[in-house]
Amino acid sequence: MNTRDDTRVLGDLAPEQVRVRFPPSPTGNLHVGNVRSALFNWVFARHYGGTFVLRVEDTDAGRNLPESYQGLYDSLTWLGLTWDEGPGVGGPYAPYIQSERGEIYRDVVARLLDGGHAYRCYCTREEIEAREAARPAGAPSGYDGFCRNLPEDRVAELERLGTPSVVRMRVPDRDIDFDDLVRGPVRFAPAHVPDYVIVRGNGEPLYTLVNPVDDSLMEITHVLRGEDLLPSTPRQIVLYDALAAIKVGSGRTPTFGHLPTVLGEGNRRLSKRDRGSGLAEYQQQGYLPEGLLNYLALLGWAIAEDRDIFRLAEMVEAFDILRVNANPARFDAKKCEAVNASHIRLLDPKELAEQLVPFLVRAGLVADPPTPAQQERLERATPLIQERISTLSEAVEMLAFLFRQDAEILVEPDAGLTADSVPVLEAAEAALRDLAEFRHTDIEAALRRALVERLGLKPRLAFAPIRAALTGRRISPPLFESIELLGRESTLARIGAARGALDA
RNA sequence: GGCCCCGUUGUGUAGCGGCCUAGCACGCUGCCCUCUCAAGGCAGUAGCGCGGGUUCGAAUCCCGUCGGGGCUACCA
Repeated sequence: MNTRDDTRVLGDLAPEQVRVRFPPSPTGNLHVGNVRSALFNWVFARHYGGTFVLRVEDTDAGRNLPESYQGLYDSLTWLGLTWDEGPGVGGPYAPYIQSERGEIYRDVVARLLDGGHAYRCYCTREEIEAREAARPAGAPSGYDGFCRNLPEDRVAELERLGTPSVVRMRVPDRDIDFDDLVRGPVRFAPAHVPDYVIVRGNGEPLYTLVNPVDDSLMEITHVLRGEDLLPSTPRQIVLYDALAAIKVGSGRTPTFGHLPTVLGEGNRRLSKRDRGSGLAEYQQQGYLPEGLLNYLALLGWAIAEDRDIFRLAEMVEAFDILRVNANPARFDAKKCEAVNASHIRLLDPKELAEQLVPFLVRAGLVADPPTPAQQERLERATPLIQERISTLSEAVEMLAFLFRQDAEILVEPDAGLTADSVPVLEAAEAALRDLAEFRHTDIEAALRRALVERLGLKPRLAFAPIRAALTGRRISPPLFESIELLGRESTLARIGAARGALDA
């Protein structure tokens, strides 16, 4: 049973016929704005049980970075946004890398030219600019259609002279409108849709051609992409129509949905130069894929009015493209971090411990792989820091004291160790030396007795010096549990060392 | 300049004509808890850009205006 909304989104398609794609260019580190697009497409496909296609758009050879192809695949894999068709997995419409599809494009262009849907343009940039400058102020901008109806003998002559040319689409003189899934009805007047270039002077196809051609050939049903592509939609619709006329591809125009722009701090579009714009940074800082994705989903979509932490599976279940907001959203690093922190707390401690290993290895704190002793200590320590970190990398300095040699503990100057601490450390040493059971409950009881009751110290003053001696820092995981984990030998050694340093 | 999109607290959103003395989250402030830091609990802060309509009634519909953003490549 289709509701009206289903019909608006799916038309006459069965849900499982939904096919969407994510078409990145291999020009470097994936941008969080792109990740958001990938996420919405992936979730959309999964929600309907459709197909998510990965297609690499690398027709501008000059901008491609060879190493970023693999980076793209690795990033998406890390995020868990797996693709059903595309590089590595193949599929019925292979190849999925545009630089390998040149033959296909050449054929389509020839047929477009034959059918009169496109034409060769011999204007130089200078000529186009000069004519544009000569137009009255307020007139529509863009190519003026100069070569649109060149007489045949003129074309023949230009060709004989070897005049360089590009290929342009012949944009028909009619309004172009469509129903945008995010924005509703959108209309463009033809005067503002110029005849645009689809093949470069050197014969290489452009994005303007290959993107719609491949969407048609690959039977893409829905195009969900950034709002910045909204103005190019009418020209693409023209191309879809032409493709249908020359019987190339699916013959249908996809349904569009233009997602709001992700802005950086202030009001600027988040650009590659902005800090916090690249996916790699989030990986390095120890964001969880689900945490990052959850935050990105919040930029334009809400799962419920009183909840904003959810798992990917819940998003898949609840996602509705019609409920995506059209307004541009600012990327808020603090909120992103807070959402990630919530996801860290959602993790099973054992799983968290596992995720921490690479960070500890990189910091040189544990062996790769960790020794059984290190592994055990890590697993016991993880619950102590789980609600104290927002990103995985923060665990490194919190846990460092557990993996360093006693002699390596350097007490930070502001950790709170002063000459007054000596009696406190002595009393602590005495209390712990002969403790029968070295467990945190007993440790706490013994220390409270020795320091709070006998020395009459306020708890916070009593324990600060011990914390400093053991961890070197003013801030640490809970003290008594930490002491238990450290063990009696290390604890006494570190307290002794701190006392010695103060005496000296 | 032209075209297009957008406009609810600092930020992201809920709200689709009466349930709104505008809800939630992040942030910020204070308090409680407390061995530090967190987490948690409680309280506070701050918003419908503006002006006209339509209506018994508008954050919600319409128009205008102002503001922001995007596009305007032989980049994608």
